[in-house]
Amino acid sequence: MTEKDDFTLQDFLPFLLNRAAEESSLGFQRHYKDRYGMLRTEWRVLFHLGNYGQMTAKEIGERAKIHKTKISRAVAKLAEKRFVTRTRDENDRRAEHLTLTPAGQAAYRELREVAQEFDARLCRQFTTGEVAILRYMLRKLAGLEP
Amino acid sequence: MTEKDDFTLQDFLPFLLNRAAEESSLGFQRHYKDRYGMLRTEWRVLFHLGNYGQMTAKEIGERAKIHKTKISRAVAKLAEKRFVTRTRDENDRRAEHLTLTPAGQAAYRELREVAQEFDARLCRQFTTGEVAILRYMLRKLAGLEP
DNA sequence: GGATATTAGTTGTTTTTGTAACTAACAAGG
DNA sequence: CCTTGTTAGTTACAAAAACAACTAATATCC
Repeated sequence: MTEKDDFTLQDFLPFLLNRAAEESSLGFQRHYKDRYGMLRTEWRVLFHLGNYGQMTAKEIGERAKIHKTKISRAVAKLAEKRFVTRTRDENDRRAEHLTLTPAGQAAYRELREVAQEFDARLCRQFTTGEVAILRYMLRKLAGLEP
Repeated sequence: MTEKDDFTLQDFLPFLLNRAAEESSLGFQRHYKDRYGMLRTEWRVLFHLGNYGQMTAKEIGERAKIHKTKISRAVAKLAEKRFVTRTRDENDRRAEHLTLTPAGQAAYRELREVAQEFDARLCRQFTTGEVAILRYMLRKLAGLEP
């Protein structure tokens, strides 16, 4: 009963997760927003292509759990910015392979650098063990492959 | 160098946090959405009022770090649903005190019950120690008072 | 006391998102 | 083949969020 009564919003995991996510995203946002005029999904797609090389929209969506309409729009924007090129698959002409242009690769490299530094700074306030636990738990909560 | 090269999106804390937040919110959303036709901010405001009693919009915003326009609209909806009543502060007639009506309190109690169960279910997949660490870290990342 | 700045909360407008319906290409069964 | 079903990706429309400008009340300081 007492246990029930001091269950506050601040204890509620979905709330905490949302607040922490929002707070941490905000700091990083300006890097891709101000510098490249990108939206969050755009940067995520860019990051995937930079990291894994050629991919289809579908593959990116599966890996990062992003809805296909968001990806479609992000890819359109990235293509507009000449950061990605699209080539139809010859065997299955519905699918298209996405690749980074040199400009896209340059943006990717810079943003990854910044992201890495940003991530490190976030982690610096905790111990290595804590960070490992956090990542493990978040991956599980997010329903991502380990 | 090798360390740099396998820094993937799945390692990036802001990404992980966002995905985990989205995933966990989704599961809870239908409870307040389907049952009470509420939006996320509405449920958060309801929860604050249920938990702390009378509050002003400003206080809620500060405590939960929600922008005032979102709160304003959420309060309007909640008032429409006859879940909260607003009374002007006599000393400072700009501010208004928000309180739950009996109907609002009933909704609050039910949703808190569900939330608590939901939270417990999320935690069940981890050890008590892990959960404690997670909450501590999230609070810190979210910039909330401990 | 009166001009100026602040504060609580609201409203209007623009961006982003979510959802559903769509096109085009492929697959499978008869 | 040719109907039916599925898949990759796009588009259109509705819901929600972000941002800026606003009103009304109060505080400040000369």
